[in-house]
Amino acid sequence: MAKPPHSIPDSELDVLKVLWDRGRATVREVLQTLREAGHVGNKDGKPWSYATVATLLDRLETKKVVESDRADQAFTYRPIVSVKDVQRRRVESLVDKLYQGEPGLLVLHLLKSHPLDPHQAEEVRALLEEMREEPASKPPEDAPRSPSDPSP
Amino acid sequence: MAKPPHSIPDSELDVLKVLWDRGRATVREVLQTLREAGHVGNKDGKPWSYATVATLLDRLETKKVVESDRADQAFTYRPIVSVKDVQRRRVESLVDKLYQGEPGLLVLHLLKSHPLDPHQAEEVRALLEEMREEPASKPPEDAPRSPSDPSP
DNA sequence: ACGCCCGGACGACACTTGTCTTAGGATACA
DNA sequence: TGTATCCTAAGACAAGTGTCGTCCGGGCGT
Repeated sequence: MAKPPHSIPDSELDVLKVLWDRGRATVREVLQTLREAGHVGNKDGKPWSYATVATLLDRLETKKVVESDRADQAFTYRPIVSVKDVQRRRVESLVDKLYQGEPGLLVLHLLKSHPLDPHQAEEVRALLEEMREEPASKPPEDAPRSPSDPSP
Repeated sequence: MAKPPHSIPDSELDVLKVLWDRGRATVREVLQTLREAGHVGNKDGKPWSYATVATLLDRLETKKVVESDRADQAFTYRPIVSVKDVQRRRVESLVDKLYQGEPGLLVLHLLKSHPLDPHQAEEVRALLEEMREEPASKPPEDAPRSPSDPSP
């Protein structure tokens, strides 16, 4: 049991993203960062309160998504799951639920309905060429499931 | 205000999928279909009860995702949002939340970490070629936003 | 020594989701 | 006519989310 199947709701994801960005932060730092970034938390467009951020970090910690250590006087939190882990899980779930478990269908849908800029299009083409030759290549990307490895 | 921002949770999505498949159905038909398909509803692996399906259809209706009409003695439900609408919303939200609003990043991620079978890879290549020549082609796919149009 | 402010611990509260039970009206069948 | 069926309506209830208010102990500036 590497990963408890806890889900990471949107609000928690917002604070988690801050941690991913800066590596680690205290409650107040997260709050500050979000405000500067013009984060719109609650439905009234009012920014979150300190308590809200604290709660979210707390919940993330009980879910084993972040860790805290008592540095100065304030706790400092840092993520213990990587962006990629979360992305993978979300994508997999989306593919399972709406694309019959076929990632290819999602790719097609994306290309058709969401224009991608030429640079990225080129990158995609290149990647495909590469894969054509070496079909079974597994960049460490797809390891069988390590609990997480944001900073090993 | 074309689309109320109601979200469609997983359980509701499961019944909605049945409606997409068969066009329309009563509560019991949905239930039947799910059971035949070996649907695993609740966490104990026990199939849903009639009431559960009814509730879900009800909630979908208040969310304006399906419509019901009293046909025989039982209500018949049918979807009023298309698969594509739901897919688009989910994908957009995913891209916004985890890929900086860049669909290209998601495409890259998909290609790298989720192997796609050669047939689809070919299809993708073809699509890309096509787009290379005619970059601004818009199959009716991308209409500016009609509230939904599965059967107007 | 005295307030003050910061940071943390608790817990509260409304709404959404996941799942059902049950009461009550029709229907259909013996 | 009674009874087994099927359907809808209503509501219940525990967990998970979204968002705080608040009380409390420690430092710190004066």
